[in-house]
Amino acid sequence: MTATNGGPTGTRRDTVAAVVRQWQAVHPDLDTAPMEIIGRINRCAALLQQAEDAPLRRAGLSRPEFDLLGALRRTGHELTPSELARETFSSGAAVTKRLKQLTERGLVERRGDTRDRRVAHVRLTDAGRDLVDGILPEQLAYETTVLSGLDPQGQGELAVLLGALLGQLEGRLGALRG
Amino acid sequence: MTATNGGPTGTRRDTVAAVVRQWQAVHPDLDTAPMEIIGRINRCAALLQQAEDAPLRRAGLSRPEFDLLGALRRTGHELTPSELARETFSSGAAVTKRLKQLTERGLVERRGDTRDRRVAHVRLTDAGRDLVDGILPEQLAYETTVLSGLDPQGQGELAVLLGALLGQLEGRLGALRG
DNA sequence: CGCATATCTTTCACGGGTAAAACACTCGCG
DNA sequence: CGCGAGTGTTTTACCCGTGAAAGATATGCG
Repeated sequence: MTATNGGPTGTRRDTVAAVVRQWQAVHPDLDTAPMEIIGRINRCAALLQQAEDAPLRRAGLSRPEFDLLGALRRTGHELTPSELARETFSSGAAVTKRLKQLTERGLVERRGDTRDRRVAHVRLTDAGRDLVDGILPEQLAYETTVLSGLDPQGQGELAVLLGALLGQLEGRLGALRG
Repeated sequence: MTATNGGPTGTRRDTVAAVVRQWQAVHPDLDTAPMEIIGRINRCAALLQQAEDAPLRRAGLSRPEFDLLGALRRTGHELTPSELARETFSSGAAVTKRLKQLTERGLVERRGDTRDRRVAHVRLTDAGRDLVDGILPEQLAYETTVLSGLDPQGQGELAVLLGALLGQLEGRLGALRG
């Protein structure tokens, strides 16, 4: 039928396309369009996380840990555990566990609030800051090469479209709780 | 500076854009472009999975379970556990666990291979097939509404770009093991 | 034939995430 | 003051995924 690979600048076949074709063969009546977006986002996320985290693993960090450190680094000030949970989009319990480990490794420090002794304030140690600053350039360089299969114009368009979708999702998902 | 919300057809601000701006303030020298794609893919995947799986949960299925059943349904024939692992992009151990539960619930059946007694063949029961066929239309309809914040043309472009990216990733990631 | 090697699947030990309960503390009000 | 409601954080119990080892065949080669 088709050559194994499309053309010269080659739109390679992706597995989601194959899956969608299978579904259409079984249920020709269904509109499978959403799969082509959601399925691909999920699959890209899975593949990227496997590949993309290589520089992090070399530094002995998981992505969630790096996200936590990164939140502290990029905001530039102390954050409470709840703020970190919001910022990294994860549960409070997860933040507690990560903080314990990162504290043991000397990457973050905590201090209690003087006024309200329920709350803690977390900040990067110098070692933590240096680690983030050391990893980030590598991480970005690596991500750049991972994305390099897509031409720059395509990357720009993709970023814009994803931004639009994400903006809508973030705006609406609280409302759509059902 | 900007009004809180861009324009009439409204490109809402997304959180990744805010994060990227923070990073640029701290490290103006870094090329943060990859974040605008990878960060958004990850965030979209997280939000979509939270929201998107609502119809599945009503049926008492997790997404990985549905993926497994779906693989059996869309291929239309029996699959071995290893084939299911490849097909659902997960480990063999995970497949074993899911099969145990799905078997107990009467959604799949297994039979041994007559020639090679190491291998098992898994197929949907009638109940499993009916369940998948019942859920899928709801799931697709729900996904359609979740994506509806993006206009149809944007959705088409997004699907194409993601397909191109995914094709490249799938083609290259085995090679890029470093 | 008989043993080493390879392959398919399951089991095990463990890490990491979550929801819900427990804890620790603040604050307002009688 | 002291108690009840509210909030920030941690603990607990549990689920699920993974990698590595184990278990159960198959297969090839001396």
